[in-house]
Amino acid sequence: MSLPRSGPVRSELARLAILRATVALLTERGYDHLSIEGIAARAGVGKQTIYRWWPSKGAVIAECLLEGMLLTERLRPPDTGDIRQDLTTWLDRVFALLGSAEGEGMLRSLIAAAAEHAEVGLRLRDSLSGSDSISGRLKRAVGTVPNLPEGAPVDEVADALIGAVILRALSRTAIEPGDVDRLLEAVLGR
Amino acid sequence: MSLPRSGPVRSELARLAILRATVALLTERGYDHLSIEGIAARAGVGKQTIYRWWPSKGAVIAECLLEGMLLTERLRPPDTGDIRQDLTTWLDRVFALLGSAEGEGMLRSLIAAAAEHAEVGLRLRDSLSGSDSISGRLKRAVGTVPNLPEGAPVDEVADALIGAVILRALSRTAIEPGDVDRLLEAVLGR
Amino acid sequence: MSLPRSGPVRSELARLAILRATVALLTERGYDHLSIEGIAARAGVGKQTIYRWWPSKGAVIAECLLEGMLLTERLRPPDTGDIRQDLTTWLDRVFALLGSAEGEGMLRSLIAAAAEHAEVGLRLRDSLSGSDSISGRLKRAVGTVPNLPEGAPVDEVADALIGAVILRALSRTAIEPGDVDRLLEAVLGR
Amino acid sequence: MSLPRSGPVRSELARLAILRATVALLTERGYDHLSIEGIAARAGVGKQTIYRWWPSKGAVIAECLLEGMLLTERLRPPDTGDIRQDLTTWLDRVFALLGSAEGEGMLRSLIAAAAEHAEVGLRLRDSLSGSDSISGRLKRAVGTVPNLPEGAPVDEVADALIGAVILRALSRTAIEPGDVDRLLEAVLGR
DNA sequence: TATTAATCGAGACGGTACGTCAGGTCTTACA
DNA sequence: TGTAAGACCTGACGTACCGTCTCGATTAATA
Repeated sequence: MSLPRSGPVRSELARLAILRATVALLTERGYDHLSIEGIAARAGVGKQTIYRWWPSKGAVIAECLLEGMLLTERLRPPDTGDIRQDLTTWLDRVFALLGSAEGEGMLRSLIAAAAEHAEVGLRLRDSLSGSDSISGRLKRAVGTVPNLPEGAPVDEVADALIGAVILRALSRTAIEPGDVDRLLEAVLGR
Repeated sequence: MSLPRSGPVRSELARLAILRATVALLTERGYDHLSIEGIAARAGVGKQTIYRWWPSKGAVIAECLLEGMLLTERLRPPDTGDIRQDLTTWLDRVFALLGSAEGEGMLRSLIAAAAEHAEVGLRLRDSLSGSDSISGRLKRAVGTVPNLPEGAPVDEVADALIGAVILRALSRTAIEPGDVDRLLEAVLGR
Repeated sequence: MSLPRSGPVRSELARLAILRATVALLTERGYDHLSIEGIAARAGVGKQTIYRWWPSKGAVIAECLLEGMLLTERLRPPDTGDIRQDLTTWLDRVFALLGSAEGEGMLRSLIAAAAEHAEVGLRLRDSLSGSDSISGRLKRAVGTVPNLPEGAPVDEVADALIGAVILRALSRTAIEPGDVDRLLEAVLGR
Repeated sequence: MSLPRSGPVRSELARLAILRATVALLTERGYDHLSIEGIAARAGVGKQTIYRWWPSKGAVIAECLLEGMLLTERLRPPDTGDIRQDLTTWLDRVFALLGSAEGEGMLRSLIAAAAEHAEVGLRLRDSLSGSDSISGRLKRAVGTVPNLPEGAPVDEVADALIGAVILRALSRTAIEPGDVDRLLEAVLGR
């Protein structure tokens, strides 16, 4: 019972070119300088090809996020069994990223995009705090640290950790030695 | 022994009109529909009068924040002595605000503004998590809940709490009964 | 073997609307009150559509001139065979035009435009003094009046006549009876 | 012997500074880039001091003209007794001026100013064609050339000559050898 | 195999807003 | 009171993008 269709089919090349151009421009110039026209030009694509498939630039970014083109594999926490050690490693990586010009811009761009487009917000939280990432890691650590006793609200703890990082990014406060430890102490207990 | 002042002087009327128009438009239409031109028109002011004193619309918002025109007194947590009760009250209020159309828009607008303008980020964190607000309240509660023993990193706990709320706002997840309790459990312990 | 043409095409409607709006505004308000923004608004057109095709408002005016929308057919001198009679008729018409509010404004507007934009200057001289107009008429009169003997520099005589009219327009001197006769005597001889 | 420095009397220093600044800017940047603000800044004067004494920038220019600060002595025709020779010399000088970047700009600036401000128009015609200049010179040549018989309308002949030069300036046509001769032939006869 | 219809690159269109320049008015502090 | 300075509202500048709408060419399924 499908409608009769003819004609060519969505071009995967165009789709990828668009996503890649979006990532590149987001990295280079930030969310507020990101324009559909810019993406189209960089991707060598007509504007209509973007508007045909995405309702807004937020949706394009959300798809980049979904394809893992924005937050890389590196942002998944390791799992050595020692949660404090793992999160230390992970936070060091995250803060190092935030310390770099492009990483900082990228995260803030994503936050700006999330503030404007519901879908980006959802995906962003999923990518960072969701069960594939911090939340999942914390779940496996239940019972090994004071603040994660049996039955602890793991998702909320994950949100709190990620949220603290985001707040930090928004306030542009320089990261100093001991910050990671204190943050982990706040979240996991001593 | 007075400072030598010469030439005409900045118009306080214009300044206030601009800040008020900014607050009004931010509330009504959100950050991404906020335009300098719109502020000027609403305030009955020339655009140049805005550009003369503020470098960007972010700076205008930061000044609104600084003047307490955006986050009201109501967002300061009560202090009855019982931290869990107080934060429950406060979170209920915050989530109620987030549940309303204008409150949600306002917070997300502020986040968007913070993502684009360093100063807004700083002020926002100060207003929400700073020692006048959550952080200060937590400080007085040290020793009364499991996760706030003597010497606990209070500022980081405050960041975690506020951060969780922000993450929640970004993801537009509906607030459900029990969420407040679980979040407090995550932050303060059982 | 045809030229490959692709993409959308210039809108003739928009072009005409712009030229007509320009003529109307130039007539109503004069050159110095003529603005691109005003033309766009009156024509119901985006500003960019003007800037896309013309480099300056002078160029728009030049195109109006070229299309004969500013200096009408009426400004071509008649040809009855009697040059003095024909130019008298023509100068009467021109001075009558200059005497009217809108005619005077129009010519001075054109002069102002010519002073600022080379192309308008060229077209203006062509329209008034060129071989389709005064110069052509004079050419046919060679040998019939004292100052136009065989081999006389007809183009220069035309320039002198038109130039005198322009100087007159610039100085806003009221036209008085006998002025036309004296001017023709100066140019054609007694 | 003391200069009036300030107080309730018009400052001649300020007046001159304004006129000089006007001449300088008109020469450097042309009429359409001439601004009251620019004049005030260059003259080291408050804007109000200009507005207090002149109704428009045209009036300032007219006063410059009146003071002989714009059209120099050099533009008065010589008088050797031979009108054709004298006007050849004079036209050579004028066309040389028009050939130079600044001279051409200056004349066109004056024309633009004349088109917008009646007073400039009057003064301009006076300066160029008036009895102190071309018209006077022609008057003394009556009877020495074919087109200037006894009783010839000298003022109109002067207007025609000056007008031809102005038309030439407006059309930006390059001056070529023989042009001067042809123009003089047109005006004075062979 | 020819027809048909959706896709593509391109880019013109009516708009909104940008950040800047200047206009002309008004106010302040000084001489 | 005249002046230098400069803030104020207004309005126009020329530019960047928005999202919509053709255009002509290309391409795959349908007839």
